[in-house]
Amino acid sequence: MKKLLLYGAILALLTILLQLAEYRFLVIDHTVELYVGIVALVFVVLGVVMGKKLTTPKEVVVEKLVPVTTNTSLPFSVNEMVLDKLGISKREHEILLLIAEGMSNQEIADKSFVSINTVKTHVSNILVKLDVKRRVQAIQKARELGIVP
Amino acid sequence: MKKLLLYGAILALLTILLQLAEYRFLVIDHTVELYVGIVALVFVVLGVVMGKKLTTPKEVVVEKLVPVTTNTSLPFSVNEMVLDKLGISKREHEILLLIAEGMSNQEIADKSFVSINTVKTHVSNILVKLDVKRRVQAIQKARELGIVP
DNA sequence: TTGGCTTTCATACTTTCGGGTGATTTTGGG
DNA sequence: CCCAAAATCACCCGAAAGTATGAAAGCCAA
Repeated sequence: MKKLLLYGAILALLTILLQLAEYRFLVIDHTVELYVGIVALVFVVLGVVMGKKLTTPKEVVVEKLVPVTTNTSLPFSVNEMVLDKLGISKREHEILLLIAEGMSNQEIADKSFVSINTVKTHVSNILVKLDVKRRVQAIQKARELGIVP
Repeated sequence: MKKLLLYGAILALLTILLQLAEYRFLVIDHTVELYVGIVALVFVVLGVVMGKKLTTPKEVVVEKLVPVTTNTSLPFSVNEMVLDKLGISKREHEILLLIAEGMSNQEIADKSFVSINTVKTHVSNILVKLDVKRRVQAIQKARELGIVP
């Protein structure tokens, strides 16, 4: 709010300058129109500056959406029946869970301490056993079957 | 930029009014100081208004976390709020739904009667807007945000 | 021990995805 | 009417994903 005072002071100062300048302008026989025009110009500029400084928020808040997992609906227990009916091994199931986490093959490889080739093999087998073509579909089906959260 | 012209017009108009008013004020024997003061006041106000309207606030982005309550399962109605907060268009949302169905870009293209390139463009934009790297993650996040079933 | 299963890894190849750029057209709102 | 946003499409390139095939090592039960 100091700025408000500052601008008030500037206004006052300008007003004084106006009065001083006034006689000058008048005595050297300038037209009043010109004088008024100059005053108008100066003050419109001042107004712009004041308006900008005093009314422009320094921070524009950009809200960022962050999902809060409220409903972790039910603890989730794996349907073992489905797993061995489909012939999905433990390791494959582990990797299936990681796939469902949205991980890439490389990331899964790193996390599981195996090569990416191994992951690919597992993924391929999973796709076959779930009878789907892509990993996205694998997630869908696995969720329906209750073998991933 | 029409507004610029508008304000120019207003300025011109005020100038004309000034000239008309000038004689009035003078003849009825008001002091020049008062007259000038009024002019200054009017123009400073005008300046403030112009400044406000014409200047775009510089964006200092401060992210604010907004929790999105997700109610998994049950009726599912799209959270429109989230959609336009993220700037996701109708078309993009349609394609997002198809992605969530486990479809490939080619399949989406066929179903939507557009080229695969178009689909790719949309998908890329979706990934950016959802702030994720892969389509699988896009599905995850979209589900959490309540914009896909 | 042998045969079956899982897990691991590799190499090579094809397809799909995703990034980047740029261009054109459509459309909706002021 | 005009403009900005949205939608459309193309091309290139590299990365990721998926297919196919083969093979080695470990485990476990018959």
